[in-house]
Amino acid sequence: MNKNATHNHQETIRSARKALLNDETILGLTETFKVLSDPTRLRIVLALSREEMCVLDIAGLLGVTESAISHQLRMLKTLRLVKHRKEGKMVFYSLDDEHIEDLIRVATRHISE
Amino acid sequence: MNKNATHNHQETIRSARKALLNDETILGLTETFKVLSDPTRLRIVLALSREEMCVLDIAGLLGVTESAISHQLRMLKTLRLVKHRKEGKMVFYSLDDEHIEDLIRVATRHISE
DNA sequence: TTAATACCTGAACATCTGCTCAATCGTTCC
DNA sequence: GGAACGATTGAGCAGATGTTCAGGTATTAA
Repeated sequence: MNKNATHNHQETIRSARKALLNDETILGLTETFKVLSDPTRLRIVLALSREEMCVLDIAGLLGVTESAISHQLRMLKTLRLVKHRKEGKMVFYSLDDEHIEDLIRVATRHISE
Repeated sequence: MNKNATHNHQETIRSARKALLNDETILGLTETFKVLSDPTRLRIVLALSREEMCVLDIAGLLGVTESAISHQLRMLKTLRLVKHRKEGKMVFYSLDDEHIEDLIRVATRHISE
């Protein structure tokens, strides 16, 4: 018999299955966490939480090349976390998501437990 | 002159610097987000949110090999997200963090905006 | 027009990640 | 003891990731 007196595998699995989410939701969640899992991207989001900034300003602030910043901004833009506004030669980026800051706030509380 | 009538680079950078966090905090945050950015790990955390499970149960539930699960559980254990309890041949894992579920909850709200 | 500025892009690169596979360890049962 | 079972481990591999570099576009200034 593969039935255990103190643990029923089938019943445990059946119960745990209820806590799982559908694949689409899982992928959406992991995508959200992934975008914040890189120091450069997280710093960009934090920097933009106060006011809009142009690419060179962000690069100067974080000590990274314009190119690296531009690549990351494209990803943030694709995922609708930031929006941009053109003004002459400059492109100003700003946050386009109200929930992201909540997420960072909850995570900050978590690591300082 | 490199001063712009509508935008002062130096002042923008100085202001944004205040929104940044120290390197240690940044790394802690990105580490937290990274652990939740993989579908398998996120599913493991969700599965354990109801009750403790042994390795084979988790593997069976998620349709992944024991080995893959064991590798991920080691990472989750190192980061103190789960704890384990040995009972005979089996090792039962359970959540060891109250804040993680909050984080997932906030992120879920975010993607369903 | 030419030069300078601000930004974007694609390819190349090294590194990291998550999984598989095989071997191993610890425990229980015969 | 040996076999079966649950779990762990390390090496190896394919794919993803973040940056650099070289070149490009668009806009402004001279």
